[in-house]
Amino acid sequence: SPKKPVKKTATTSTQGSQNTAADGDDEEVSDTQQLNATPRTMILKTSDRLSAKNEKPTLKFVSWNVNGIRAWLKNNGLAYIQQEAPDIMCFQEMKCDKLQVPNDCTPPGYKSYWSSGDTAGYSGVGLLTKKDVIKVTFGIDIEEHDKEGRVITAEYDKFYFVASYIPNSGRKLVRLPYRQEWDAAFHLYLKKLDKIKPVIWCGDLNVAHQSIDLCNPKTNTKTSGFTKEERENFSKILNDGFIDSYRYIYPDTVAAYTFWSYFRQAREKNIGWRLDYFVISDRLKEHVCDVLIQNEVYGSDHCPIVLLLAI
Amino acid sequence: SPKKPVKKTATTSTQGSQNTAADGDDEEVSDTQQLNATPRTMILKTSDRLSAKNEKPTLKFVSWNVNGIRAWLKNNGLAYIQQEAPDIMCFQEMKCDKLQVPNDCTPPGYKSYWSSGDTAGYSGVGLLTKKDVIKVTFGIDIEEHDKEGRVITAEYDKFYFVASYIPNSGRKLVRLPYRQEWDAAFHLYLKKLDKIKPVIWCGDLNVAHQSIDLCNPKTNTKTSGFTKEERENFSKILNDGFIDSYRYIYPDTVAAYTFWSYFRQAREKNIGWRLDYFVISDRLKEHVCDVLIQNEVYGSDHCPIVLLLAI
DNA sequence: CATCTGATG
DNA sequence: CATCAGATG
Repeated sequence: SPKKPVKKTATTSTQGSQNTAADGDDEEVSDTQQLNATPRTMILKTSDRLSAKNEKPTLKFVSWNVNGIRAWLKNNGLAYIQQEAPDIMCFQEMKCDKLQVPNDCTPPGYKSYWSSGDTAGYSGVGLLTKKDVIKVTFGIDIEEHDKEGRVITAEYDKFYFVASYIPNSGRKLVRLPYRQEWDAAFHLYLKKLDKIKPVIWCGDLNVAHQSIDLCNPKTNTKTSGFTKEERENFSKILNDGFIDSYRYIYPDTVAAYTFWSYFRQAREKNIGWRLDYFVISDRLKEHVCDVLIQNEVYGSDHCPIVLLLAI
Repeated sequence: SPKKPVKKTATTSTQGSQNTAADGDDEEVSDTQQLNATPRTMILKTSDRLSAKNEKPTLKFVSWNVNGIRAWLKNNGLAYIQQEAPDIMCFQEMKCDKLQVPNDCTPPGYKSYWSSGDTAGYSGVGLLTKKDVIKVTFGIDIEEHDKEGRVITAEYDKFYFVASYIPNSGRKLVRLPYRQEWDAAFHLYLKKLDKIKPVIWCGDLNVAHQSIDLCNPKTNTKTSGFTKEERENFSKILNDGFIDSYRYIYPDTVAAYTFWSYFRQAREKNIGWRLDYFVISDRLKEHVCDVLIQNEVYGSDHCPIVLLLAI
């Protein structure tokens, strides 16, 4: 009988690959692509806030779960980068082998680093950087946790930048046990870095920390992303030398979400979750100017988040 | 590791199912759907030809490989039926379990019969009939050949109508051996029916009979649909009491194709194949008024074909 | 309701 | 270059 399932030939290595910018042609986008897309011209949230020391931002970071970088590209994602021009940007859920990432995903002026795992079309993270980077590493140096293209660490002069896509616990929490192993290992990884230089950890952390961080906390206590276990593991990190920079700036802001299910027009109704974060070492606190949730930006089921730092 | 292939739970039975018309609401179609679609108003090939006995047609038959009946529905396929209003119509490649065929696929005034096989989303044929049918059967009464939803036979007062989707020999001709078994068995099946009543056999026969029946005969002699074996098996039937009704009317018409690959704008360039036929018992010859290839009708990679009969 | 892969045509 | 299924989120 036809249509037999075929196992994918395992291409190991989450070592990642590096590209430099090629060309930056402004491509036309078809009508179909525009439907789910961010328009070419956008009014983006900006900020005049200064740091605790009254300094203006010197570095702009962006983190965005793009839900398939090839789809994101068709959805006019590049226009966002052109307008926002972050110094350092990271992607989660590329859903694309690192060797198949389109060249257009490395705009002029950036260096790019991509990491993907064994399973084609699953997970995958990327990094764009204008700022000179000292060293880029992939994974957290634990083989069992480095098979899915989830972490890129970039060492800069004054900090480590850790871009991550934390494992989803899955439907019926099938992967919650693994997630807990991950959380413990990742916590240690952050601590290790933090001993050397302050850390900026960001990405889709796949956890809404408190009830304020999702629209329906009561009905989601058994849903991946808001279980007691995931929340507590996150709390442990935040009680161990790190802060949730958004809540540091906006401790009481409600309905601030970065993810909305594609189902039932959840985004229009703002039935969402805050799953994307910039978590930073305590000692970077005084450098934070602002953290933005750009929920006006489309092109994925997550929106981009921005960290503005005076450093 | 995630994403393990899962075997489909086998739903046996190609026995088919029967529906009667429900409602016929005229649904709106979105812009996206219109891109590949037939417009709501169409100018269709019509015909004033009379039969050899100078009679006007009394019955209109349509055969159409719809390449997914759910996609075809979105592509505005119903508008075609509303305008053309065939007495008897058949579909090939429904790519849909018979229990999941949308109700809209049975327009008012028609009875419908659907047959699908073990493999979800593969093959599948359907029949719509306004004319009263005596008996409908599924398959060719050979278990090994009746697992893929390929044949519906409808007995009418004066003839058998056999709607079929003949097995594709596949890339690299992997299924040519099976196809040859099929061809032999199917030949016998037609002969058996023909002894009782004249036969109208139609559908996607997955063979271009002669060089005139495809755009590039020279480069396709090893391609499924134009191998020596498939062509000879078809010839055997046509030398055994049946005629290719289109060639009977139009023996020399070139570039008359019913299928075009989606690749490389083949349809715009008319790089096509004639794979869809009305093959009829010799003794129906004098009843044929016309056979139409409606290559102006979109919504699939095949176009519909029409048989007009005075009977 | 999106993305992706992989099978199929 | 389409369809579909099935995995995943």
